[in-house]
Amino acid sequence: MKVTDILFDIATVEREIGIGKDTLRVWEKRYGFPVPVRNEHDERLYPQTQVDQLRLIKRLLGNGLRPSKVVGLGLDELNALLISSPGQEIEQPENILTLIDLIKTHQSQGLRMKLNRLLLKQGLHDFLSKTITPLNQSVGEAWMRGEIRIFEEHLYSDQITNVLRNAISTLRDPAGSPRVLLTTLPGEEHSLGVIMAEATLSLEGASCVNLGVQTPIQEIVSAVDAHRSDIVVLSFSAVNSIQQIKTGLERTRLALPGSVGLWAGGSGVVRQRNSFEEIKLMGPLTDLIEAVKEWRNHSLMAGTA
Amino acid sequence: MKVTDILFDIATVEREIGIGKDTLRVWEKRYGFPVPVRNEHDERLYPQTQVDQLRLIKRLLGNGLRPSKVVGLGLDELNALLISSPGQEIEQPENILTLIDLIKTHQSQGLRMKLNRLLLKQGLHDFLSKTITPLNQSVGEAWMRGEIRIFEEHLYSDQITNVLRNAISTLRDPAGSPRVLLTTLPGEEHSLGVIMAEATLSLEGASCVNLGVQTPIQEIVSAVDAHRSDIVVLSFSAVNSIQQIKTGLERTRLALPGSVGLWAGGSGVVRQRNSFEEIKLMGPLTDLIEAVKEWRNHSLMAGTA
DNA sequence: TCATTTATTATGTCCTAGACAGATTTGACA
DNA sequence: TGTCAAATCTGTCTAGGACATAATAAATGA
Repeated sequence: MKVTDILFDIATVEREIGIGKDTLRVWEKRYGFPVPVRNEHDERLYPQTQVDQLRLIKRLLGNGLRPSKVVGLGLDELNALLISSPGQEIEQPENILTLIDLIKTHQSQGLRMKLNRLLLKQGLHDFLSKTITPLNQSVGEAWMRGEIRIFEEHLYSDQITNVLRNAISTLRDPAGSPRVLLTTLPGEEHSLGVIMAEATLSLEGASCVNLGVQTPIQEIVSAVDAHRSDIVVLSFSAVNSIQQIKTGLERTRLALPGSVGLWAGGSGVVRQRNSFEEIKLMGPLTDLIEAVKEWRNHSLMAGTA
Repeated sequence: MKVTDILFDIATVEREIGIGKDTLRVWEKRYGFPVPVRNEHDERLYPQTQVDQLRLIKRLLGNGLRPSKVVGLGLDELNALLISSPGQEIEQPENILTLIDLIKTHQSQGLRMKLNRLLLKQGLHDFLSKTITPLNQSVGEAWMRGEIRIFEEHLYSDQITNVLRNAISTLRDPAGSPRVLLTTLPGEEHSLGVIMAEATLSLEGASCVNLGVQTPIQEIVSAVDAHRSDIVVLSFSAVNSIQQIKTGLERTRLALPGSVGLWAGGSGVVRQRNSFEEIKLMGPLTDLIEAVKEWRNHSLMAGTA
């Protein structure tokens, strides 16, 4: 019997794990899991073990598995699935493996040094495409597999942010063009995608304004107006549902003036099947560079016309 | 009749405004507002106007007003309340007013230059206590009054973060003591408090690890273990309810080893009435310095004993 | 008259139970 | 084997009700 058999109320579980209250309740009815104890007032209290299971389940679902297959399983079975599930391991170059190792052993100091060294060696563009992008992917996969914990991911993200912010600050050009506004919609709290885009665009000579994460659509519109932005860039990680991303993009397009371009990138966007009228979906970061060139051509023609 | 009479579903309103679905529904029943239209399947669709009203209501509530007083009012009445509500204006020195003006006119470039200049002029410690802290407060109040928009706050927060990160990076000392781990709990997404604490502690010679925001308690425990941290510092803004902060702190204290110190700071903590066993509540940043000195005395005694 | 305790109201969040849309999978057919 | 329709799965919405806790009003005592 553990002394610290902490109990979590449903709101806390929703916040800590990221599974909605409605979903938690309906799982209980449908799959018979989780089965929280109840307090004197019949409110659900989830024991630590079940919360742990939910954490693993969340990951497996993000991995593509169906709830009916995983929502009742025990910790051991979940762990077994987790290590076996993600398709084939991609062969990573030495560099990436070293970085991953630094993350896993919590050598944040060493991690930053190594990153900075790579940045100077490869140049910003190659650093982003050949180091950061594959590193992100590897970290994401390792996280799925449970090899990297959330706090390690936080730390890693913090280090990259530091390095990139530093680089960007030397590139800043308020008179550059196009004028780009970068952020994420509410619900998307990953800022790495935004910063990587900012770095890429700054390198191309664009004038970037980074609003950070979770900007309500209404505010994006105001900011575009204030900064006379030509383009809005939104970043979506894989966390949000395809549906959420879709309606978010549509709503943003609708709210923005037609003259303002809307570009969307990030791993969440790659999964979108349908394309959108008047919204540019980006795969790799190099798409951004292409898009900027295209925009310049376009604006040049419009200017001379 | 507007062409863009956009309709928002209840989930979007919850995400964009930050008022829960349950609350929205119960307001509708109790106060007769908001009264969304319904789609073919009887689901609530909130018109733009009502969403705007909800945004203002949210602010007024954070300002201390009661729902029964504000939840039915029209846009004009809400706006009138907003400009009149916050208590007395504090006389701010020239410096702060200039900075506020830079924020309001979106001169992010100028803002950063001014901040950097002040940092060098005042030194990090005075910069934090005499510039950033009052600036934060002024921005918060101006936001309450509706004079500063969310995107302007994002931008401002981004600039300060840049300046402070830069300063911290020159201070970093992996061998310093105490070893401090900084972050926020899930639900708290404001990172400024964490960075300010990190700057203060780094200046005092502590070895800081910043996990960013929204780290689940379980992960904090793992991180403490991995980094052999002596102290965990949590930051709370005024956004979260007093109750949430309280249970969050209690739970964290319970999950951490007794030998690890738990310090809490930020404007959310100042409002806490009760104090906690074994949790240090911080008011101004200087409390941190005191706490570090105290910790060092204590650990010195323990070491020689 | 002011401070402290107690009762009352206000308010957010939880509960159950049911319904349905949209995504995914299965099955039939070419 | 590929395509389309039917069946199933699954998240999120609905309604109405209950209750704990915060905030306010009232009552008590110094």
